[in-house]
Amino acid sequence: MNLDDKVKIFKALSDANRLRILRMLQIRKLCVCEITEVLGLATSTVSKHLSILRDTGFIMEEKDGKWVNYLINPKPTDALLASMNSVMHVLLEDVETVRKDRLKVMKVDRIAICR
Amino acid sequence: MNLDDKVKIFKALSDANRLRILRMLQIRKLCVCEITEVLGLATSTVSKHLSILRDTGFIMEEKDGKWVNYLINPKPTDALLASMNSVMHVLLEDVETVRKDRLKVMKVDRIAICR
DNA sequence: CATATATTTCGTCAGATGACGAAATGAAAA
DNA sequence: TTTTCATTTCGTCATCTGACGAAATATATG
Repeated sequence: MNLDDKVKIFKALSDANRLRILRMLQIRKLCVCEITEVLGLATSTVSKHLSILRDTGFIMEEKDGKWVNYLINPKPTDALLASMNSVMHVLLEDVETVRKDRLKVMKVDRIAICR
Repeated sequence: MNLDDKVKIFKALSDANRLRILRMLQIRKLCVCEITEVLGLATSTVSKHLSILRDTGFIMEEKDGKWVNYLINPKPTDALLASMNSVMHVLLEDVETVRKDRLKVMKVDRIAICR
């Protein structure tokens, strides 16, 4: 594999909002509007972040009616991705913002939010 | 620790030249001119890369006469840094550019280069 | 089919990044 | 102390990034 492909993987993790998304998805699969609600960003911005995480192989998408669910990729092909998911788990545990996000994820309801 | 501090660590690794530097330093300590020679960049550019890696705690510097040697930080305080060094080891093994760099590092002689 | 809703794509903009050469700094040698 | 040489800092520039809103797309519902 190319060096630039490795760099791409680190670049995908070089953004606070993308790290927050990954930690949220480690709780459960979420649709775009739920993630948007928690992060407080424009939908288009969140969609872009998700495509970056998908293209690097961190997450996958699943169609669910009019929603698109995103979830952690259970079988990453690259060794870096595999180790990153567990690194993430340990590393972001004590981050205030991430803890709050996870509490919000518990309470978020897509039916109530997305209208 | 702050989320932005974690992001900083990933940002430090989000550059091909900085990854190459880290893998080179895993062989032995090197001065700026040796690194410059291998990467083929301007000295000022390499110096900037080294300061980013130093500020995030990946590497340290040691004065040695008119040279400044850089080396992998043997005692990283952050858990992310510690795990990254071993991740790096495994992950960049099969990258062509990195393999070539390491061969050059073996042959590089600061006395011959730096004048 | 027409409408409503969820998401993606596109165009734009401000700010960050990585490159360079020139000037400044600091330590060794003459 | 003057000169030399390794390195850092500074200023500039082209390109990348992440944000937004508007328009396009896709899918359920009336």
